[in-house]
Amino acid sequence: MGDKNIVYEEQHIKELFEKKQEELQSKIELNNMVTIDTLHNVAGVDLAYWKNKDKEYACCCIVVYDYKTLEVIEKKSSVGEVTVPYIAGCLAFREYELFEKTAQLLENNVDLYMFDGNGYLHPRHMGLATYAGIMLGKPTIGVAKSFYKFIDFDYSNLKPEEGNYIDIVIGGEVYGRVLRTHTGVKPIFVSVGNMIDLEVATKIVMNMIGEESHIPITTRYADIMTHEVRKNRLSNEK
DNA sequence: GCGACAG
DNA sequence: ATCTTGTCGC
Repeated sequence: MGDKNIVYEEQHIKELFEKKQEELQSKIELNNMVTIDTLHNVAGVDLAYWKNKDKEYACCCIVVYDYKTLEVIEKKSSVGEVTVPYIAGCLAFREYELFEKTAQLLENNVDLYMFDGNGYLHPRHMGLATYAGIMLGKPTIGVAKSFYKFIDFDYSNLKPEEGNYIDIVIGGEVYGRVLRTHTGVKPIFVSVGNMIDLEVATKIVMNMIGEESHIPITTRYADIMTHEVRKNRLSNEK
């Protein structure tokens, strides 16, 4: 009985997202508007979830880095109930709202946002990074830790040395690229979000890879922070 | 019809 | 994403 309701809800969300995609599709800005020489504030975004009394909550964390010095200049987080379930392809519907709420808390200007998930590498080019980039009118990059298999794509021939990459081309169009950020470590999936091109995005991502992780420090730090916020939240609310 | 499927 | 301990390896 509950299963049918879930299936029905998923179909409903997919339909709503389909409409939203049609509305936003033409607003994707593919022309590059990011100059690395003048790039200053780069933000990493991530969310963590938990449940309480059959309600689901999440905290979103944004960490702003100075691109030149790689120092953290600001951290912000917010917590809220999440009502949209996770559906592959509709991640933006689940995560955007709390992200926007958190972004409004920032006191510093952000030149570029980096998201945990895809951007243009999506069946309708509408991954979280692209969606957020359009909504905010900001440059964004999508960095996913695993491949979204909406299409078959073999990257087993990707060289093991760091810096190597393979473009993910579908029907003659480049959707994104598999990028090896650390030698011998599983690659990440970089795609354009909005107002940036893949070459510039790749450079920025590679420049923000540290020794500690194969994902950019922006995303890594935001991820660690979400876990801390959730931990405090759970121990303080009893 | 069934399985796969970013986080 | 989340549930979870130890353990193999550089």
